[in-house]
Amino acid sequence: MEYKEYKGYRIFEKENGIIIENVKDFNLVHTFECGQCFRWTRESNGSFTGVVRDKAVNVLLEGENLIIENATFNDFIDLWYDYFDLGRDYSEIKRVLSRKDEIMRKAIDFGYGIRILRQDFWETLISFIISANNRIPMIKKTVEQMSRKFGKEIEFNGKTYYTFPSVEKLAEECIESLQVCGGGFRCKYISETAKMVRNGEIDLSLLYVLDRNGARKTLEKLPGVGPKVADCTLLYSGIKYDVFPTDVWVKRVMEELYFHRTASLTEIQKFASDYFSELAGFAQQYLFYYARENRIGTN
DNA sequence: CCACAGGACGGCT
DNA sequence: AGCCGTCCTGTG
Repeated sequence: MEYKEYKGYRIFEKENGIIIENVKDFNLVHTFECGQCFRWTRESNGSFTGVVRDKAVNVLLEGENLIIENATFNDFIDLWYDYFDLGRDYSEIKRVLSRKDEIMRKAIDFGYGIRILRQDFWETLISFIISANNRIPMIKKTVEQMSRKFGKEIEFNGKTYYTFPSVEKLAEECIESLQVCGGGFRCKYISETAKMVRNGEIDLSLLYVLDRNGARKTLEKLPGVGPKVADCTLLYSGIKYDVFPTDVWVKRVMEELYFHRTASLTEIQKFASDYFSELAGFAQQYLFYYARENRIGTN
């Protein structure tokens, strides 16, 4: 059968989709339900449907074959290769982290198929501003409603989907108009952040130049962006991998399993930086998924 | 009806 | 610098 190649992957083009062979270290549930993204929904056959940039797609994993419906070989090069972080050797990351301790071994054993998605910066930023003091089902709902109201309509498999709204669109909307999406007190942050980004009041190119702490401080200039939101945005849009986003679950798992006592956020940050160093972001992801799914530290 | 779950922010020390 | 009350919404 005819196939094309890109960076070591064989890609088969089929009717309205592509198949990528030999995708290792990947599990759709682990990846889509580990708290890093909000726009993928699980279908009854185990596949996931979601909107990325201006495309709605369905993704299915059959063994090591990744099947993307509504994608072409060019889309793979432009988007999907980076989005699914397919250039990274997660086996090696897991090997290194597993050598650290028994806790990491357990967490990795539990979430072995997590890949950190390289998501759109703007969507990630706004999604995690919405995530502040909020729960995942509510975050999903708000992001969905904002897309429906302010995004562009797109079609896939006879259904209508909506792209995530642009900077300009969110900047021109009044707070009252944003409020109907269920963002609550976060809507004024969304509005002000959108205006600051639109007006170029923040130099986003700095994020790629500065180190972790510098990038974090830069993002924290935006309203609604504190340490946790900044770290999540940097990690899930693939800008920095040595951050360690510390929410209540990560705090709980660190206190319960590493510190065996209460620990401050700064203390946890320092530990993660020293102990996991450049792999902190990956360690955090395995720990978060392990802690939340198993409700570690809640009793 | 109330208690609770979630981070950022601003005022206080 | 660290502590704490407040912000909004849905669920048990």
